[in-house]
Amino acid sequence: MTSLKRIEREPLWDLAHAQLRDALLAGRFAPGTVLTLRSLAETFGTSITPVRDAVTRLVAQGVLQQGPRNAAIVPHLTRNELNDLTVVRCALEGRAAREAAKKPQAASLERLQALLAKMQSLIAARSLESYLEHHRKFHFEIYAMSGVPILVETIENMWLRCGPVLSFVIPEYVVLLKGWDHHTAALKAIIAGDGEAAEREIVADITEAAQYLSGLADAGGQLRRPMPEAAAS
Amino acid sequence: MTSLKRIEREPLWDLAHAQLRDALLAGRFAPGTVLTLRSLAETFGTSITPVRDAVTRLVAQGVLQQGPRNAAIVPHLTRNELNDLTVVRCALEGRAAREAAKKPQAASLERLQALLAKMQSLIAARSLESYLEHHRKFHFEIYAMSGVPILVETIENMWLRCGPVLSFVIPEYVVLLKGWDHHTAALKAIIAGDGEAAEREIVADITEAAQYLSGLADAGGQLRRPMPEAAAS
DNA sequence: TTTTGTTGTTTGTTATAACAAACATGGTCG
DNA sequence: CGACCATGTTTGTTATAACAAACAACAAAA
Repeated sequence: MTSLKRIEREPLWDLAHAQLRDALLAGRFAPGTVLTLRSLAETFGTSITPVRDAVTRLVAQGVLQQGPRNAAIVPHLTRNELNDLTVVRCALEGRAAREAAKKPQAASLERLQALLAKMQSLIAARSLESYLEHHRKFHFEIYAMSGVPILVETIENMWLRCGPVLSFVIPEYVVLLKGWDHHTAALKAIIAGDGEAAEREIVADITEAAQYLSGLADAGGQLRRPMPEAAAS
Repeated sequence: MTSLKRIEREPLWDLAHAQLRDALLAGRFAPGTVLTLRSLAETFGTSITPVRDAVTRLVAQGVLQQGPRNAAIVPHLTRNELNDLTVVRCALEGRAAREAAKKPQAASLERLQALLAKMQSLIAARSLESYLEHHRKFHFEIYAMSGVPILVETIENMWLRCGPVLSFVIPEYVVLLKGWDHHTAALKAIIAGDGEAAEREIVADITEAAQYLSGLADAGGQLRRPMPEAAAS
């Protein structure tokens, strides 16, 4: 007989939370959308109780804003808020990269090399969605190497707050602006044990991406998804 | 007739959340305590639904840990976790102090001066509880001056995670170790617009407090409240 | 004495119903 | 035509009950 696996039933609110989280990170909800408990419950096929738990959790994490009447809305990100997030991200992720360079681990470095190669091939293939996925893994592989779980957790929170606009980057940005890749340089610095350089490269990477996104803001400061081709009506 | 005030009914889960939050910050829950929904509901005089919301929110913020069977427990803080928190706090609060020094505001500076005076009188009076309250206000007055709400919010989260051990400091520590007060120096640096110095002083303040708390750890690395007088059995 | 099975209790999870506030709708009166 | 009010609908909030998994206590068997 095959070895039996552990039986575990995850709670419904956990599944709902994970689905909402991923949808936010993938940018599947337009900023400003109000998420009503009953409609979400219907799409999930559950009662409103588990979705209420999931939404409460997301609001507590700052991923969803609570609008009037405590309704959960997908946050509009303004240019100012993006700048604020960039300040925090630079402080946290720069520090994580510096710590990672102090204690490099062979297994992680190998994974980073592999991810880097994969990312470059995905850039060539203009496969943006898959690129973003691997890009995320690359960054967090570094942060995990810092060995500071609370730091990683907090950084994850910041990424979730950027979630709705993370998918606003277009393939051309990835190809064009990154003439000299900060990812490659950061990894090289970590291998060399140079914490200062690693921090500098990560900060530069974050800052440049933020500057690109900042350029997408309209007159009111709201960040908007760029039109893929010709302008709409 | 006097001017009537706006009527607003805050949700029960909000009140429960605030009460639990304050109790955690004041150290009124011993680390390791399991908070059961029904017992909390009984003490609050409500059903378990609002309590569940409040606890869910606290767990999502990382203030409460979720133990086996998703029970909410007041986290034990180990020396390692305290060190991790210190790393994050230095990165965030140091940055906030630096930003604050870049844009000092007269009103805030006045409040800081007043808080500093009050703190010194409270030290002389050995009034620890009140001192901690003003100490908290002093720090967050600085961080608010940075003008980066997300930064303040994240710092607040870190303080909440330290909550259960924040009250472990004893009056003697406040009096003894702070021969030259980092708070005074930090405020002076901010007034002078010297961001580097402000960051340095805040980081030193955090680090020294963490070192003191780290000394309270037992052989297992668990932080414990020091006995006020003679040692217990 | 140790182990195993049973039973009762505790506790988080989920569904459901009742409630109140806010919003939208439409009709009436000026 | 426009302002105002009544009404129905939507939606978050709260209480309650039923459920299942985990734990504790105790009894029975090896």
